[in-house]
Parts: sequence; structure tokens; C-alpha cells
Amino acid sequence: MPTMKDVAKRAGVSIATVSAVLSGAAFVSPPLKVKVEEAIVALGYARNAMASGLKRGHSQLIGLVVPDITNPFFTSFVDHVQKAADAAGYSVLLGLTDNDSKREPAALNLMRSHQAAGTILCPTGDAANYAQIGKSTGGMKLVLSDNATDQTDVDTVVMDNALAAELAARHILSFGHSKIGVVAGPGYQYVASRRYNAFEQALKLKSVTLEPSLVAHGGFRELEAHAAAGRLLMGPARPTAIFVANNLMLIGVMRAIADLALRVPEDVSVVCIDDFAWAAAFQPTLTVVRQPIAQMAGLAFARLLERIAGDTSKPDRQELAPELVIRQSCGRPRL
Amino acid sequence: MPTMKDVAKRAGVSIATVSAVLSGAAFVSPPLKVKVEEAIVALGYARNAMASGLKRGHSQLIGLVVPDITNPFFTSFVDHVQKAADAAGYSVLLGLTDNDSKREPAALNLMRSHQAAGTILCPTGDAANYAQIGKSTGGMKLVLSDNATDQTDVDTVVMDNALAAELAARHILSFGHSKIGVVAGPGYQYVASRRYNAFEQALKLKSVTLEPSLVAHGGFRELEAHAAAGRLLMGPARPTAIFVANNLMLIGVMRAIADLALRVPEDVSVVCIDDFAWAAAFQPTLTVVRQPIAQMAGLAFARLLERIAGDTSKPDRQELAPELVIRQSCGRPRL
DNA sequence: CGTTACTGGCAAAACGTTTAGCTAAACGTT
DNA sequence: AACGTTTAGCTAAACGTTTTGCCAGTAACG
Repeated sequence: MPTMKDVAKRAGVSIATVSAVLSGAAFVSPPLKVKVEEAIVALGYARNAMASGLKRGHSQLIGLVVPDITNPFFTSFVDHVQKAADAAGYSVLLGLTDNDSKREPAALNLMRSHQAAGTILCPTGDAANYAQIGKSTGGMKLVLSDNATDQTDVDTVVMDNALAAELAARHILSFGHSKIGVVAGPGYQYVASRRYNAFEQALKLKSVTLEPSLVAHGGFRELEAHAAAGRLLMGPARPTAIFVANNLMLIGVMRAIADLALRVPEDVSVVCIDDFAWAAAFQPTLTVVRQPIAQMAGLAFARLLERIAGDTSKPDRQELAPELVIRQSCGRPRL
Repeated sequence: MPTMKDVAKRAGVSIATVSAVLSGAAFVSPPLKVKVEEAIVALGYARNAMASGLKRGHSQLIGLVVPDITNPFFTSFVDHVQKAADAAGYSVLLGLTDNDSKREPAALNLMRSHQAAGTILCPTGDAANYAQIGKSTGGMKLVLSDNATDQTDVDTVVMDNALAAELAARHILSFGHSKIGVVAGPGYQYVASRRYNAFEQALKLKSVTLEPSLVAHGGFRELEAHAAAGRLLMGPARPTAIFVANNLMLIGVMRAIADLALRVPEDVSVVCIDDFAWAAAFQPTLTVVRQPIAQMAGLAFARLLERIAGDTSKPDRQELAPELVIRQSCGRPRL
């Protein structure tokens, strides 16, 4: 493993000069510069990021903490952040909390210990833990995304979840449904309750009420949603439309619908929040509310970059609008 | 940002003692130990991984380089590696090559520069680049997975792609198909050509030949596959069954089938390599060849751990068996 | 009681970089 | 010609750990 010293010796210069050409800041005369560059490739030298990070007080790493990379929403989020980071000369250190907010402090500590220039955290949304999070940053730049409450002491980039649910509600209502089922996320999570409340509110505005027996709360995961949808669909008052709060749960719901040989949208209409590749391949193609993932990731990273650059303005919350993608899974209820 | 020195001062001990209790190696008397631990929590101290890594010559990071995290296969692979790494006290530094093998050396260099204890690389499979890869490791432990040729100088964990294709072929043949279409991956990639060749071979064994006009080579991505499947299906000799070489391409194929209002499996039978959540929710449910992702990730990481621990035995290649998951997308051809 | 063996704890020397401060040469100005 | 200015490049001092070697106690032994 060659060091700068080796490069310096081979190029006949001091290590300070090697450092200068590597970081490109100070002016180095062209002849010396090429000599150094030659030595670097000849030795296969790669700068030691540990030493560099130690000396400079921070690394070229940014932390990215998500609850579950397996959820297509987060997969895409990670993908976009990674690419933005790459373009800006940063690498991403991945943290997974496995939907357990108690793991967030540890993840944040990891990032801090690696001297991350900053961290983007998608909390799993258990509101109780927010105080903890602040403690664990130790001064590290932080921006929250996705499942973040509306506290004001940290930068936040989220989708307008209320609008998303409203869009779904209005679309369902436009077909004249009144017996509407909901497969909602876990109530203690900010995003889940916001989607649920806004959906209910939008219905109430048109004097449609949500039958408690037609509301199921799951864990944002497929299996519970499958069971929940089964109960809804086999109950005495089968809904003619179902609102599903995320993509993972939709898989379970569609399986339950298939189990009962029901047709979409003839027997049940379906909308969910989150777009994903298979939504356009499914038969019928699935109407969804699309989250602006690329934008969220882009803005979150951009905000982080500003903070890293020294911006000390007041933390703000950016709320992005979702988009209703109308496909074929909603229609008129049969009487 | 408190350092060990601060902790030491507060606990009334030397920094060597603090280091000792942190790493847990040397014996420290219980009273001192609790004093140090108290100081650590009181100050909110977190060990500086840069300094630690610099001194020890390697970090607690492992590199993980994949072509496209958006592909559910890699999503799952990353997820499993991350969890295994976490359990072993390592964190993962994520590298994306965006399906471009020319980016692999840079990704490897990144890992090396961060003093990664080791790296798992899923090459994008352009065989031309393998020599390059060796150069870029600079002595860093490396294990290859997924799309790795059968070179013998580096540890490798792969699925038996030939068997996977064979399983698919035999399943299709068992229904009596003879006009069979293929949507294959890019021919220059090891995995793609291996799947294709084995599929053709298995057909030949039963005296079924592959019509060249019914074979399309795409880029393992949805869009090309959609176009390719469209051509196949609208051509003069429509196949009664289609073999699709990966999950992403299947999305495109299913869309093409829907475009033409064809029924599965009555008009066309479909199998693909890769299982994924929606395969069981789709109507009809999709028959697939499942890759043993958890096992692959687990073995790749385990091998890496052995190498990190100092194992210097001869590099080997582990080939894992896939599994045919029979669902509903294959049936008899209509005459 | 004197020697040896062991122990918990400390001081200090690295690890490979960045960077502030410096030297000396080259230039422009009077 | 003497002066200040600028500049390319160097020296050396950090950065926060880990770890080797050492010291001073204590226990064990003859």
C-alpha cells in the first residue's frame, strides 16, 4: 500500500506538493505536476481517506438511514441520493433501521463516528423518539425526509401526505363510491396517521363516512395487509373501493382480492399511495398517487450540501406535491 | 466533539485506559471501567472512526458494489449483506456502477481508499474488464458475486445460471411447447449468455430448436424488453411460450402481452428468472426460477469475513442451486 | 526477607494526511 | 541597486486513535 511519501520520493518532491496536486487547490508548476501524476499511476496510489478525514475533521461520506431498503420507495430514494452524492464527490454510508425507531440513535452515532459530512435520515416515524435523535447527532448536519413530524428545529423534506390521501379520496369519490375500505399504516407513525386522517377528512367533506369495520391498521407490510384486506372483503358489508396507504400493503391487498376471485375495478376499485414499476404491468393497470421521490431525494441532498457549505439559516420544511396517476383500477361501483 | 482525551480527563485516567475499555481487549479494573463508561455517556462521546482506522490500518467498513440497486435482485442482495455486516460489526459503503463496468475500478478504489476491510463486488459482467478489477483492489480482500466469470484467482459466489435456465426450459417443455421465444440479456454479459446458452441447450436435448427470429437480446431492462416482446408477439410466428432472463425485463414483457390483449397462459406461457413480491400477486401468478439471494449474500459475506480473518487458502467458486417456483403462468399451448 | 512473576495502568510513538509558516528565488518598482 | 512582493515548494506540527514498552505496585515463592 503506497503512501504519499512513496509518491513524493518517486517524483522527487515533498509530500506537501503531492498533497497539493491531489487536492488541486494550490498552484503547482506543470512539470512537477506531471511528474507527480506519473508517480501516482505508476505506484497505483490511492489517497488514504482515513488519514485525510482525520486531519480535515470530516470525511467525504454522507450517512443515509432508511427503515427498509426493500420497500421500493426507499430503494428509489437511496438510488437518487447515491447518484446525487456521487456527482458531488461524496460516498454514501448506508444505515438500516429495520422499521425500528430505537435503532436510529445507533445509526446516527455510526455516521457521526465516521465523521460523515452530514446525514439524511428517514425516520421510521415513531414520534416518541424525536428528542433522542437530536441528542445523537453531536453537531453533525442532519436532514430528515419522508416520515418526519413537523418539528421545526431541523431541515425536513417531505411529501404532502395529506394532499396525497385527498387526491386518492377525491378520485374514488368521483366514481360515486360510498362504501369505502381503508388499509392504513400503523397509527403511531406520523405519515400513516396523516394519510388516514386526511382521507377520512376528504370523505367527510362529501358527507361520506368511514365505517370503522372497514378500516384496518397494518404495519405498512404485505402480510398484515393481506389478512386485513381479507377481513374487509369477506365481512358483511364489502367495500366497493379500497384505499391502500402504501405499495407494500397493496401487494397483500391484491392477493386478497385474487383469493376471493374478485374483479378490479368491477367488484372493487383500488388506489394506493406510491407508484412502482409493476403498477403499469398489472392487469388492470393500477391507479396510484405517485410520490415525487427523485425530487425529495434531490432536495434533501441539496439542503444537506448547503448546510455542509456552512449555511446557518433557520431550518425549514419543504413539502412536495404528489401526483395522481390515473390508470385502470378505479371505476363505478356496481349496485 | 469530545475526544478520548476529554473522556480520560473526566474519568481521571489515561487515554490508553479509555481505549482499553472501548475495545474491551485488555483488562481494566471494574471501578475504573465504570468511571470511564460514565464519562463516555456524560460527554456523549463517540469514537472517531477515522483516527481509529488510520492507526489500525483498516476500517470497520465493507464495500458493496452493485450495478443497479433498483433491480429487486440487488435490492435484496444489498439488504442481506447489510444485515450480515451489521451483525458482524461492519458497516457498508455503497457503490453503484450503473451497469457500467468501466466504473468498477473507480468504485473499488473508493473502497480501498476508505480502508475497507473487504469488498463484495457484483460485476456488471463485461468480461473484458476483469483484468482491470484485479489491479484496482490493491491488496484489499475481494469477493465476487452474481455476474462473475469462472476465473479462478478470486473468491466467487454465484447461482448456477445454467441450471436456472434449464429448469425454466424443462418446465416449458413439459407442457409441450415448441414455438418458444426468448427475451435474453445483453450477450456480452456472462450471466446473460450463460442463461441463454443453457436454455438453448436444454431445448436441443428435446429436439426443440430456437427460431432466431424469436430471440431478442435486451439490456436486462424493462423498456428494451417491452419493445422486444412486442416484436416477438406481433411477428409472423408468434411463440406459445416466452422465457425471460430477468425480473426487470419481465415487466416489459407483461406490458407487451397486455398491449396485445393476450392471455397468460392460454395464449402465451411465461417464465422468468428471479422471484419478486409481485409475482405472487399478479394475475395469473407468475412462475419463476428463484435465485437463492439470501444464501448468496450470506456466503459471499461469510467468505469475505474468513479472508479478513486471515484465511489464505486457494480462492474458490461456490455455485448455488436455484429453485423453480411453479405458479400459474405456464400451461399447454393452444393448437 | 529478598527475589521473581505478574498485574493494572500510563507515557509516548506511530499511522498518513493537511496546512500554516517559512525559504529562497524571481520579478517589478523606484 | 536596493527594496518590497509575489510565488513555488518545503518543513514540521498537528488530527485522535492504538499499541508497545515500561513502571510501580502486589503476590508468590524460596
